[in-house]
Amino acid sequence: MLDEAMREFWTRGYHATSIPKLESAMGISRQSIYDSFDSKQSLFLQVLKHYHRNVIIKNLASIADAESPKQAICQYFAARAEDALNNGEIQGCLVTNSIAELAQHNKAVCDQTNITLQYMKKVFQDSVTRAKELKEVSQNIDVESTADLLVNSAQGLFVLSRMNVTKSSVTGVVKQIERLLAK
Amino acid sequence: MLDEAMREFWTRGYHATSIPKLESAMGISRQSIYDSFDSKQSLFLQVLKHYHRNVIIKNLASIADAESPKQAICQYFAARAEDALNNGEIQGCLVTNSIAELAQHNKAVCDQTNITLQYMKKVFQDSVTRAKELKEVSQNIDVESTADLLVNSAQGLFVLSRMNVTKSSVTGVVKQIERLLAK
DNA sequence: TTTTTTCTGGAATGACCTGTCAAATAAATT
DNA sequence: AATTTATTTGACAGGTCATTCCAGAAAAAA
Repeated sequence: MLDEAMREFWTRGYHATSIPKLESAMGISRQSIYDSFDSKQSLFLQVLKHYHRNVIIKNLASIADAESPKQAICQYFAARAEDALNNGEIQGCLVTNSIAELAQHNKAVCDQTNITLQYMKKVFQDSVTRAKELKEVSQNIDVESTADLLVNSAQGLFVLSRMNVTKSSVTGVVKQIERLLAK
Repeated sequence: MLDEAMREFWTRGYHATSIPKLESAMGISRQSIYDSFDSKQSLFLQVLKHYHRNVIIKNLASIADAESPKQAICQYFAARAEDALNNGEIQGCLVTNSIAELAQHNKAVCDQTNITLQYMKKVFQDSVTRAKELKEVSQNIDVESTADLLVNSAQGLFVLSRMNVTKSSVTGVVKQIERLLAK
């Protein structure tokens, strides 16, 4: 049920998603929404947490326990580039969209999205550290700033995913990330 | 006058900016807004063009005619990182925000923001080409994908600018961009 | 000064918004 | 079967939304 609400907010954004739209998407009545989630804002925050648990963590899972962390990072970005080109599915990232639309004027959204970004950074940081130990990347690489760039690049891809992006431009991004992680 | 409308849409986004707010921001009456700009949507599109001409082009100007294109690119990102930390001013980028909020469901916005992204790519592409000619960067560098990554990184920074970002995380991004352009 | 244009404030429109009722219906439990 | 518990329904409140119309004030042009 949260899943259906998530899809609505994800495609349309917070302001453009009305309660009536949520009713039909979630398949329950308006009253039930308010009984279960208190308010639109509160529902949205629960959706953000749901997204973190079910999309963010799931997409990053392969990185955490990968034999080759470097390869796993590259595959993660290749997968995000692939997502960006699949016009059928929902585009981009709910967290990215929410930061752009709401974070500046909504502390609760800012705090929750911050949790997601810090989680992403930690995953990248850990895996770059392991890649360094495994000598998959240069020994001179700076782990933290590399993780910062990877988080940043992911956000960039999520933005570009929201428009008619060409295959060459997203694969270009992936190519340069691979170069950044080269030995 | 477009400038004041731009600031409103820039901070709050399209949906959260109402006509009454635009009235007081622009200092003209509702009727004059409709006389001059037809509709909110039409005003917004003109604001997007205004933003392109007055913010995007201005910020990229130093890159186009720089003695050292590599240094100019690095300075551009350092400046954007600086912007991200200045809490006083408007945060992020109107184009980035508009892509996240509207591009997927609004063709006119998609087209206009696409113009901006392509312009950015061209500027980066030209300057990386010049940097290569001047031997400021590796001769093996792939110009187009590098330009893609730079556009992407800028979008990422514009997203992160919308929240309480730490100094270390944005300087980390800049540091890695510098590394990407190293010889 | 007169005419024309431009702008203003206010009211009205119709649609949509979030959120709240109390009554009706359905499910589940006893 | 009877009773309790969920859920839905539809109406309603109080706002705000974008947009239009209009009469009058102000400014500009003649």
